[in-house]
Amino acid sequence: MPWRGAFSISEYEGTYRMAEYSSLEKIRLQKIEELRAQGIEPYPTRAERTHTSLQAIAALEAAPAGEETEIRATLAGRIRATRPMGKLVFTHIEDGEGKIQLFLRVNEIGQEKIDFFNKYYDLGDFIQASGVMMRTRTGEATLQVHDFKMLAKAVSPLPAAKDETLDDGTLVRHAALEDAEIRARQRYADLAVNAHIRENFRQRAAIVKALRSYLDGEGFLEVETPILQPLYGGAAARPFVTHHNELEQDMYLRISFELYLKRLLVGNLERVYEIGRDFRNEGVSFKHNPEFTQLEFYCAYADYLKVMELTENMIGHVCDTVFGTRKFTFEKEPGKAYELDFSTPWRRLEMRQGILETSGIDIAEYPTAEALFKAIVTRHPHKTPDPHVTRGKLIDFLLGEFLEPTLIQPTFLHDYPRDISPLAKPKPGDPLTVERFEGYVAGFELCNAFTELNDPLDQEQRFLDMQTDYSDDEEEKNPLDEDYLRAMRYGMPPNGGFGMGVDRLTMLLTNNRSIREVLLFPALRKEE
RNA sequence: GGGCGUGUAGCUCAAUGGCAGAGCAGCGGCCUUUUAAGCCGUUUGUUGAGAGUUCGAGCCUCUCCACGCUCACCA
Repeated sequence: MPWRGAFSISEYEGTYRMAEYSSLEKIRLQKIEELRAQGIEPYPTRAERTHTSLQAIAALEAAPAGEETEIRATLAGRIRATRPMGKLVFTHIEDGEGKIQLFLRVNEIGQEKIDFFNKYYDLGDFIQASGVMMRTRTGEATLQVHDFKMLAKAVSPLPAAKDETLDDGTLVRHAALEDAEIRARQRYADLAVNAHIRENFRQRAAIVKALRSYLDGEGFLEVETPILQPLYGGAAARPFVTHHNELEQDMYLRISFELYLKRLLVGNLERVYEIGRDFRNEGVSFKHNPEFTQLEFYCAYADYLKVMELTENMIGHVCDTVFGTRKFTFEKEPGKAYELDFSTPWRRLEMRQGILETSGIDIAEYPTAEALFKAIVTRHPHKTPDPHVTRGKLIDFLLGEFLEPTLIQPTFLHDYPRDISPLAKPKPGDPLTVERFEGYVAGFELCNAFTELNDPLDQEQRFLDMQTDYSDDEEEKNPLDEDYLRAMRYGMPPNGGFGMGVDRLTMLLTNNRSIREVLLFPALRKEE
């Protein structure tokens, strides 16, 4: 907000650096000043509440007929609608659980208080009201107010206006806050006004809790590893760089947890997991945010087949405990909804087979990048991949172009090319392929897992190969982590590892097609 | 980063290149069971910013800003 000079009210003049106030805000500031002039503090320090909105309604419903007037309650919440009628006022307040109607009546509180309410209370203000529970003529559970108090005056009007409930119970939103930018930038206003958004985030919290409870139940230890790292690794992504002044060295925000968690397996912690933030300095899109929540776990003496079972059971557990069902509707595009079924077992599909079925190309017949490239351009002349990439990248291209869009129901796509999987263990008898799978749902990648490479000499060679393979591609070049190799030389048990974007899982289960909808404060350019 | 699109009152949206508008919110009044309460009256604008074309620009052109979609990127 540009500074445009102080608001003229004497109370504030010269005292604060004032934003530019709208005419609506100036009126509310005037009300604040008038309240203070009357000795009424518009921001009192303490509040009281005996019932939440739901508790008050439940108490009324539980009361035997004729004893309703015994139910005294003090409620607190934000004013969302007012209907003043001269000698009566109906108003709805909203608290953390829902809405409840307040009824101010001249017979109980007198005209003076009615007028005072109408003059000084606005939509958005926090109010405390006490009285007795009653039912209106239409049967709505309502608090008949005997006394009320301002808890916090809102200077700025909330962006949304009103809801209408039709006879059939449908909620129609009028002048609702829909602007995507305002909703994301001012999430506080979005949450205050859009109850269904609050529900999204409650569900997200429940999902994370259910993931934890499943892994805890399976004997996994939750750990925390460094976010600020001297080297980054475990994924192919550009990192954020920062600098430590005293140590006089650059530090990186982690792009994955993998290399630290596997060090713990060397230390005989057999089952570990971490839920936390990864940072990738890359493009922002409806499914990418520069920081996102990742779950990784590593399980000693397991292979990727065991990890598949853990995965489908873990997600099944989340579905059951949070939603009570394994069937979900996901609207990937407007008007294009999928019915997803997370029942176990998920479909297993070998990548070679999947690519053959969807593109007509059997990658096993083309063991070199040159041969595979030729096969692709011959069969699909209108779809041309970059000719200078590795065989693994070409397979990735086929996967993205042809196979991925067909993977709607939960599917484990398994057995990946070795050269795009430098931390995965080769399949016995097939040196070009590693034991890796990705979980696909609704046509996009949900998770990634493999039988972890635990041969320190092979690992060292893979790192060196990466350095040369991508020598002309700085962005792909991961630093060689000598300490990780040192750890592995002490001996790492065979193990299966797993990583999943928690934001993406939340998107799927809450039917949100944009990652912004499941992040409270998604990354945005700074405002002017 | 490329392409396409959007930006008008606090909110949701109108306006052939010709006086910037409506509903809600706000303000004043009436109203003792309302729930988008209603009725009467009424206020609010740097049309994202800047430049240009034109007698005249919300509208056309250019630059910039923000956001959305999409492509690239994301093993």
